[in-house]
Amino acid sequence: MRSRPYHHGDLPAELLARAEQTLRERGSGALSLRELARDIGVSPAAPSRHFKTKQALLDALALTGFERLAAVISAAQEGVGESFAERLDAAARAYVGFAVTNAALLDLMFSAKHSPQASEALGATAHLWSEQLLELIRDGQRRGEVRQGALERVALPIFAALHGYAGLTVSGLLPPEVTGPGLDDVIASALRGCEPE
Amino acid sequence: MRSRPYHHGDLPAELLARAEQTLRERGSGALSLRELARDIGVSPAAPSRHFKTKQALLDALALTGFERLAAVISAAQEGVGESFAERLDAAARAYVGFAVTNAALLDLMFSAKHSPQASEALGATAHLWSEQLLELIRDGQRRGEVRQGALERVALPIFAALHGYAGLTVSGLLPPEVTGPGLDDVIASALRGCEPE
DNA sequence: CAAACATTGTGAGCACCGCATACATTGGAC
DNA sequence: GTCCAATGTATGCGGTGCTCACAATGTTTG
Repeated sequence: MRSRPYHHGDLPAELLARAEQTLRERGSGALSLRELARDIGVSPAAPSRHFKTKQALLDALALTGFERLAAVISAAQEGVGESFAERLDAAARAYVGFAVTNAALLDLMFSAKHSPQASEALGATAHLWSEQLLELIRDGQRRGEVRQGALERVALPIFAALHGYAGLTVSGLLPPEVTGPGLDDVIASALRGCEPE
Repeated sequence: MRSRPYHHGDLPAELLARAEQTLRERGSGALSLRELARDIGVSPAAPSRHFKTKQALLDALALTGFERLAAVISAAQEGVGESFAERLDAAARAYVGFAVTNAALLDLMFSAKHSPQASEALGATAHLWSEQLLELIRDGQRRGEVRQGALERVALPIFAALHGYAGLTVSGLLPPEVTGPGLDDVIASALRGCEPE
């Protein structure tokens, strides 16, 4: 009467999946390893085989977040015009869309509480993602639609504007009548900010 | 041999003070009501007299954060030039400075996990602060140094850029060589973004 | 093919946490 | 001076992350 096989099959994957679900539904604070184990039907200590600590689970979650974010932005570049303005617009909407539908996850991704070594892996994956936007801007420079100058220095203000808008929106602190056209204004402003002189 | 008076004198104040200290030193995750009570030398249930729940303490902390932020920005406007560029520059540096030296607190302030009613009070105080920046921009419009248009719509991109830069810096995800001149670039870009057309 | 080993899950236990409840002490209002 | 509201105490409940010794299962190897 083996109700369940002794070995689960792919515990780490299911842990991540369930964790992401409760993350989305009840926020990062409500995430408990024990509850996770209970839901999956495994002993309380089982998760620790795959994620030594709770923070490790969160780090892994953040990492998948960066991967998904990269995928989302990449997909948004398909079949969009060639001009810098159009491409940036598409990327920006993809980024903010991801941020809003994955608020708690984004919080995790950009939280400062990662373990030092996890930060390394995270840095690498985050880099992989930011490279997309950097390339986008580099292309804009090539086309003469973006001001010259060190790439990162041109890029940072754009990153900051998008990231900040996402953060403000998710925090719920800014009045609703602003969030609507807000993104358009932010994108327009960022565009003006990096126009060739 | 009254080692300690039965009543503390001003428990809520000391709770907030100590909480803010451990918040700064060890992050918001490491904040425990019991530990706080232990440090202060009071029973574990005592804090609940003043902050019914842990979240209430955090909310109160966030509220003081907004007050201090307003004070910092206000102070930064003293004795600075009249031009919009100068005033914005001063406010921006004050804001980012506060954000960097109070990373965990800022996280709390803009976290989405406030209780609904606390959000109201927070919204009010946050408004009190944002009003400063709005006024600054309104003044810029009056002087003809900022583009016309609905105030909030002009302001949002600037808010977003600053908030985003602060968030990125604190998260530690962007390479160090960028954070240095980064703020200058962000401010310059925001300025260009709101120049009159 | 069987024995040795590594991987993965179990069970029990520790110290801690937030929170609730019943009770003690205090200071001020009347 | 007595009552009462405010404040702090004592105790306990259920939950948590983490650790460690042990059991069941795959996998490699002799």
